[in-house]
Amino acid sequence: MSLWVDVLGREGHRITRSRRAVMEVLADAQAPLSPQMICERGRKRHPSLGLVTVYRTLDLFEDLGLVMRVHHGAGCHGYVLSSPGHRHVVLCDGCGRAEEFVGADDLDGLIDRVEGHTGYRIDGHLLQLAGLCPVCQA
Amino acid sequence: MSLWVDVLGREGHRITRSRRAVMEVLADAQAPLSPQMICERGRKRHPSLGLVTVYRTLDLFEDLGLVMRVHHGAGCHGYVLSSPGHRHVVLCDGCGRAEEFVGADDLDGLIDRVEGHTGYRIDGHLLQLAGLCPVCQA
DNA sequence: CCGTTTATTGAAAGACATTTTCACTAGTCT
DNA sequence: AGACTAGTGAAAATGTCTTTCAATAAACGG
Ligand SMILES: [Mn+2]
Ligand SMILES: [Mn+2]
Ligand SMILES: [Zn+2]
Ligand SMILES: [Zn+2]
Repeated sequence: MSLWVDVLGREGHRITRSRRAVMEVLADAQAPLSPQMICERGRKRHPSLGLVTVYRTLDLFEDLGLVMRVHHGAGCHGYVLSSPGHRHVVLCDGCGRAEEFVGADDLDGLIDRVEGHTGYRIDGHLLQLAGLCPVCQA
Repeated sequence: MSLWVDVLGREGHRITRSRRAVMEVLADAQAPLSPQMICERGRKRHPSLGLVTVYRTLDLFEDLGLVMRVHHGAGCHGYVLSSPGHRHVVLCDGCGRAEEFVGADDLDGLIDRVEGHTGYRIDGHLLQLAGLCPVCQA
């Protein structure tokens, strides 16, 4: 079974057609999708899927760390699938593709410095990279 | 004269009461403000200020690098003043205060690594830190 | 399997947020 | 001061997200 099924089960949430549709749409997508777009695509799999349910599902999945919100220069967030835990994403300026990157986020040096300068105690961050994917560089 | 007046002049934009009001509101604020909030506060200085104009002004100022959009976990962006050029912000989880931090953003190591792993050519990033400001730590 | 229980769903309406239009206003430059 | 035009703001249109509530369908025990 896929991971999200386990996670939902473990937390006492039901595995429904709607949730499955949303998950499958996100799994097939390479770029961040708006709730609207997720709903449209999801209806190909589960025609009665409602936009309200998409919003609720995304909220739940975000809480469970199954999905992450991606911020865009202008109109703001779409959603991409994310492995649970703390991840970051690179976005392609050309085609919109989104890709997770693992690897240490070695922000520790920077964070220490900012704590020193500002007196803040830093406990979280939002980091996204942007550029051109290998395909769009050609 | 303040910096923004020069920047607008240089680009052939007019210095208007509305723009002045928006700028002064942002200069007085310590936390990111929504367009709504900017409009309300701006009307104390220029009573006929319209919300539409606040939106237009923020778009223009953002293009000119005079203002930056701040992303928030949930409901998304407010605006803060920014010195022109590339800056970053720390947000206080307690009181909402926003503070720019200068100092090298030493993401170069991280960026090199991600370019190696993914094949992307990285040319931009979105980085915001969050935590508790000195006041809210007490 | 077949009911029972209850989390989940989706349509409709409501609340907000943002954009478009267009006649009017007020900066800027003679 | 007057002309020119970028900029403004009210109203309406459009979008986005939330709330409500009766109906549905997962999950579970018999
Ligand atoms: Mn990180
Ligand atoms: Mn930077
Ligand atoms: Zn690309
Ligand atoms: Zn604080």
